[in-house]
Amino acid sequence: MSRIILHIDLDSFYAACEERRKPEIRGKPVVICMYSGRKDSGAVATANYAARALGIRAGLPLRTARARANKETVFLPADREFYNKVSGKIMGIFRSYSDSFEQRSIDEAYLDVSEKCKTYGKAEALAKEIKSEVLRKEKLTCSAGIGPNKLIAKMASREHKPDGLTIITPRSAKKFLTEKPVEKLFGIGPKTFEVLKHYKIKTINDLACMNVETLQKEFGDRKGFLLHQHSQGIDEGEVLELEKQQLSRIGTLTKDTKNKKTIMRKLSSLTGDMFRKIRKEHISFKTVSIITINTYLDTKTRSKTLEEFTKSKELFLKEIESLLKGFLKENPDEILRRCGVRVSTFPTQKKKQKSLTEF
DNA sequence: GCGGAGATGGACC
DNA sequence: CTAACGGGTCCATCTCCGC
Repeated sequence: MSRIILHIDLDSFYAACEERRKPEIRGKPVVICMYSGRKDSGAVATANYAARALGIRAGLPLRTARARANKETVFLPADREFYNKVSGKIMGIFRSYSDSFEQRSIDEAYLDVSEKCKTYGKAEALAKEIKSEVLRKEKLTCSAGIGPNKLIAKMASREHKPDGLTIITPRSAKKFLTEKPVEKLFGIGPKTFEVLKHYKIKTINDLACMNVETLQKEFGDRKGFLLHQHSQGIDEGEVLELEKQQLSRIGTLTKDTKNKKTIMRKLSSLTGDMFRKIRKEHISFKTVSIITINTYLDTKTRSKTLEEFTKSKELFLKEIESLLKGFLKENPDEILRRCGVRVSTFPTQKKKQKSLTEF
């Protein structure tokens, strides 16, 4: 059955939240920052369009962002708790308009509106209605894409930003994709792009012309298969509400170190923050992990799955202390820059069924 | 061979 | 243009091990 999927993305969400509650910064370049606690260190989480005009984009080191800023530019620390609240309200609006709903991140979601709309014309009208409700109730703009599946809807929503609305019908889907550079295909990051370069693949059409076997040899069965499908504009992925799989907190150490006490202090404070969330959401868990990132930015993890589900912070701290001890024993020369804690394996999680890849 | 557990890496926002 | 650089999550894959 042919579907109609809507993807909606809130425009420079963090920055827009701040502009909404701080009238005095409206119209200025606004840069939302993640500070690491070290001098001169940190990165841009979101920049509004005025800041992007100065060449300041998400992911940029703060040093660089500051160098590009003008006198007007406002730098603010990210307040994720606040953005989460705003996001929750907007996701509620999205959900109320859909047959099925899938939140992908704090600022984007898929809506399956096949039943509700039946035609692309009605879906377009619905998207306009949702956009205007979000603007009226939450004073924020968003960009929407409509297509026959999640991939096309997602890429459509990126097409016109901010405050855009792009409709790609099934018959225009191929044309919409083919001429685009292959790295614009959702799911292709730097590593995959690097490999595709060796095959002289430049456009999505080039990728569509490769045979599945080659892609599967290069990227593995599943990823190769998906690359092949996606390059043809095919995506059978359903719009489904996802259960949370894991919860983590990571932070940067004030100084690079391999001192157990220093690392444990940081892990304890991250644990405190994580447990505020765990308690608020009544989460119990079975697996506990520590995450370490050394000065070369290599990540290593250590985890342990307990016998029973638990909610106990005391037990958690005991377990991560023993994980850390073991890790430092095995890696006596690792100097850490960042570290973190994680819980996973929640009660409702069912084993994954994989039904695909017959062919 | 199948699963869970544990570890790693890619991708995205 | 690169490299540098935050925090959070999901997913695939590989290895090991017990059944």
